[in-house]
Amino acid sequence: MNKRPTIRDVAAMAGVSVATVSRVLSGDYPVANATRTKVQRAVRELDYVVNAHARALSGSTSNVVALVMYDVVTPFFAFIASGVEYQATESDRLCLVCTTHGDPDRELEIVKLMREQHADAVILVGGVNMTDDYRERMYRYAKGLEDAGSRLVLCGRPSLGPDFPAITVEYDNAGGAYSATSHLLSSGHRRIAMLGGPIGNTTFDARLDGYRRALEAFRVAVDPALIVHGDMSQESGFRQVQRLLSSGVAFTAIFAANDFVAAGAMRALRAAGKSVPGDVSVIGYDDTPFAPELTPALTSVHVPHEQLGRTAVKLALQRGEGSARQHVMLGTHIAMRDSVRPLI
Amino acid sequence: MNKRPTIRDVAAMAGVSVATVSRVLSGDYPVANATRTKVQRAVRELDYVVNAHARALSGSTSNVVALVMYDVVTPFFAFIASGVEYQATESDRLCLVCTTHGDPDRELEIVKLMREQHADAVILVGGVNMTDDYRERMYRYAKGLEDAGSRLVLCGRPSLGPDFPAITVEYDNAGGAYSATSHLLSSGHRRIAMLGGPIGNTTFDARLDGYRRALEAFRVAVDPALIVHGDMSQESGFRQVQRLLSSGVAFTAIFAANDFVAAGAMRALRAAGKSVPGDVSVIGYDDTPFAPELTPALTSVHVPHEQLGRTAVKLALQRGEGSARQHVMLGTHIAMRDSVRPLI
DNA sequence: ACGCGTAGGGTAAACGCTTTCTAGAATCGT
DNA sequence: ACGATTCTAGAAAGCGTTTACCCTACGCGT
Repeated sequence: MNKRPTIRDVAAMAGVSVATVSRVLSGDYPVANATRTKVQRAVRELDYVVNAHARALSGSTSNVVALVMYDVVTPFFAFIASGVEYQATESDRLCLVCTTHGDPDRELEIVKLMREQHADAVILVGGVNMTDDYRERMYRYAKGLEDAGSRLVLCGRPSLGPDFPAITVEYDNAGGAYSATSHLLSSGHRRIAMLGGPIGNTTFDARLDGYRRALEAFRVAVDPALIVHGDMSQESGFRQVQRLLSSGVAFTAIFAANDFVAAGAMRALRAAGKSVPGDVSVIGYDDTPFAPELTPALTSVHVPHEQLGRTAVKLALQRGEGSARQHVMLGTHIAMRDSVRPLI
Repeated sequence: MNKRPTIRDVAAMAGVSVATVSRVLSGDYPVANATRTKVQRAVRELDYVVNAHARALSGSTSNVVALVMYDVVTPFFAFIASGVEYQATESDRLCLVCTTHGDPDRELEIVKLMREQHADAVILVGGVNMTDDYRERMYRYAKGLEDAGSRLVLCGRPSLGPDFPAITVEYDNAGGAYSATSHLLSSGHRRIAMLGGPIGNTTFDARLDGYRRALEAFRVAVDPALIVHGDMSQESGFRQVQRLLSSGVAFTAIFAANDFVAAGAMRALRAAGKSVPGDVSVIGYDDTPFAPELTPALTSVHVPHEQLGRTAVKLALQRGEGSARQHVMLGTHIAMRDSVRPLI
């Protein structure tokens, strides 16, 4: 196992100074052709690669963007990660991925690690519990990261105000829920159950809010008995529908917090002998890849996950006046499939 | 925006030398309690965090593991990534994620970047086309990474031999296919269609191989008309089954290259008026989270994805004699659900 | 012929940390 | 009470780059 060659070795072999090697490598300084060739030959000969840490130490940019999310396997996050990774690569950046599994302490630790790493951008993804504690924490993050020269990006969660030193990239979460509910309403449904997510989470609160607003727009009373809460799993959807069914509340449609919950709900309906969409229409959220494979194919609200990720990186990397606190909102739309049927 | 403080600032504020600050921070050297307290106060006061690049440059370990895979959203990869991330965190490492989308040039570039980064481990995930070119490339990777002090890990792909300087973490791919096919055979099926993946890919070749071996073990002739190839998408499964159906070959069961293909296959069967498992039994591979949500719930071969990822990191990080070229093989098993029915 | 702008390239000072070497102070054994 | 240890902490030498600064040589206008 040879020791890895340094720039001095290259310089020695090429018979030039280290400065010249550095200049050939970065290509931003005039170098005679003959010299360039000699250096390049030496680089190839020694199989030399620069030491990224030395470069970062000297140059002060690390070419790394960090992605901080709940987990890595939920399609919602995976697709945002995909967009981030894509754009990062396009911008010649490496992509650090960290997961919190909802633990604020872990998040704090990660942000600290990212300050240590001099990450160009730190992208925090997904809904949160919008408490005072959260705001404070974010403020500390923003300050710490700003001093480290990093950009803080809030992705798929609400902005903290135009003065807050962070970029926000949202999608029209409530709007999507509004459309979904409206779709059911204009199909004649009036008794629409809402299978909500955890209470307090900005993502699911917004979806619930869109649901409410749509009902109000159609002058349909919001029946609290039709609104239930759980987590975001299939199991939760399954159990929520079971409970709904056994409680005896009447409903002809379901709006689920996401596609997993919707899948569980459809399973519960099937188990109870109800047909979808014959007896009950179902609509999900996130337009997960498996939505078209369910039976019936699930109508769902499409979220531009990848574009969220790409936009986050793009905005974070563009320097210039005011670029540190922008706010963009991407649109959502319904992917119509077979799980909704007009009522008569 | 304050400039970020350095260790000298901390030392100055605490009235000690930088060496002392460094020692307090790493905690591996005796420091008087009073001194430690002073330093810690200064650290908190200044909100100081170390510069990871300076540390890596000096200490020569970067605390980063790199994950190189086809993409980030396919459940197969996402779950392996999850395992890697989990174990990396547990081992106090950061996790760099890169995708190749099958482009060898990109892969080469990534490996170079990882050499630059001094990554502790570089984990290459997923099946490949086992050509001479591939072997050569891997050999170059291994050498370059070894010189950089990195470990090369092949995860979910075959070993390159006991002398090859890389760690291999596989799962029993052919074995899983063997079990799946045997399961169908012992349920009485004899005409079993194989919906294969791309030809030449180690992952799908192995699954095909397991299929063949099981048939042979049951003394059932392998009918080439029953073996078709496509990519790994739902669409591919859909089209392959359509073609099979219109070609008129008889079959009572399908073994699909993975769950996506299986889902597409079931959709095609349904579209053709065939019932699953009434007319045709179907079995998938990978035991994706949506498998239980399909109708009928899909029987599938379970792969310990997360454990693959965790093991990869664990082995790569353990130092010591011979630790650079180990080979482990994890088991697979069938997750039985409702898409297989005994043939009378 | 002379001063000057510029291409080409070398020297050395950062960048922020870890770690070896060294040395004074405190403690201990006898 | 005195040399021998043991603590504790500072000085300084790297780690591998980039880059500011400096110098030489050459072409050119006048």
